[in-house]
Amino acid sequence: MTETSTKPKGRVAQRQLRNREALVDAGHRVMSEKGIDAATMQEIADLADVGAGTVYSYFRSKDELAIAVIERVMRSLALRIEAVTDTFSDPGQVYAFGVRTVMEAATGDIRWKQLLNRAEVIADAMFRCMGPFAIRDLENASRAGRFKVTDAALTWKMATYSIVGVSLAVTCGSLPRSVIQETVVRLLCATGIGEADARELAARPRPALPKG
Amino acid sequence: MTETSTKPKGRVAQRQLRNREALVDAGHRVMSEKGIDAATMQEIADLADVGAGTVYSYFRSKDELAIAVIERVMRSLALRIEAVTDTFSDPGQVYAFGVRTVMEAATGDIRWKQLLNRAEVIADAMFRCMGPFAIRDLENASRAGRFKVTDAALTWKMATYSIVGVSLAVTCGSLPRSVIQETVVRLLCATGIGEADARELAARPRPALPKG
DNA sequence: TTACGGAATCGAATGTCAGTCAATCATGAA
DNA sequence: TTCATGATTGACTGACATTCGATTCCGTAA
Repeated sequence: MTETSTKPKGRVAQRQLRNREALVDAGHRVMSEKGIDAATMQEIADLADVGAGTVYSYFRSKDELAIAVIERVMRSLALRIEAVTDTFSDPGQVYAFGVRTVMEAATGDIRWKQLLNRAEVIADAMFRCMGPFAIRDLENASRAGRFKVTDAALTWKMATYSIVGVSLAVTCGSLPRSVIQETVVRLLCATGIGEADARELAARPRPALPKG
Repeated sequence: MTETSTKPKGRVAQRQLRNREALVDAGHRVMSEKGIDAATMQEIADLADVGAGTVYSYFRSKDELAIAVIERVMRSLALRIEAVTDTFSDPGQVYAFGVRTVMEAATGDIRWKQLLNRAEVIADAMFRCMGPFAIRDLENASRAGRFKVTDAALTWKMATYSIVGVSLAVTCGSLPRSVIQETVVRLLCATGIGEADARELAARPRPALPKG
């Protein structure tokens, strides 16, 4: 600590930012490695280089930390999706792309696998973090006459749980990854678009996601 | 123990049946009272009038006991539904009635409320226990040209998670009970029937369920 | 009826954690 | 430099799920 440079903001505030960041980071690493339940607060605190008790001045409970971890994953994915879809013209396609991409991420990235138990936690985080986009898309597409949705929030809530359930089954190996296609079709059907249109929409080629 | 009457079957086998039954019973009572996590094996064992260690000669873990409890609830509900719907002629209506009834039960009976956390457990039990009926109905309705389902198991899996998610939100008070109607409509849309037909099907009057 | 081997049961003991708290330490204002 | 504030620490507590050696109970055979 001989050559600490004076920072524009207070030292405490800086450290708190670092600590919260480090904790979410460590939580993410440990929880996606061994699962939320098997992760211990001790290991997370150690990895974040923080006392075991300190965690509780940032997060009220282990569950709250888990939620923070998951929300970060969701928010980051939502932004990456948004970056691609804001060039789309068909609002229905925006929703289709979003849904599809979330499923690919959830089933493709090993780090999601362990998070996927605790379905309510994941689904709720997905609802909150991606909801603003998804609900907006559902409403846009409905206004455009493409979808027939009366309660976009409800439709999105149902979609999140379905996505989590199917993803869980896929990562467990009880369903093949190929069901993703049909899952998207079903989610589109649920928007009130016809089955044929849903199938067409789900089959469209889609651009790659920017890396994250 | 002076006047034990000799039973037709071995004493041990009889007691084992009683014990398993008593444990699932006690588990049901305690878990639906305070929630699966807050229920302690000690309390359940006490209520079943059995040593704490004995539980583990019937169920490998607390989770396995919880699953047994939930499966019993599901199976019983499935049978009660089946008793009503086998008089229906429209196969689509059978599915609609089933879905609707499960939601009413899940959101209406206080004893479900606490079970509803652990969404994966509930949804999986629902998938297994009611799946044989639901999948059959989906396939019947598809064969009749009413629904357009290619993978009935997948459609049912998605439905179970949606049902659990919405029910959870309703029992938490974050959604009004009135969303049940629209949820049924969406689940019917997901079968590939059109939106208008879905709405009509969901709006039909339905007979009462036999008590359980 | 009595004796015996093994299965079923018991419940105290174990180990693991999440979460607490009294003692320290660092920060920044005066 | 001094000191009050509040952030941090890590040993500790309490709660449980699960285990395991001791004990009881059954069914059988003499």
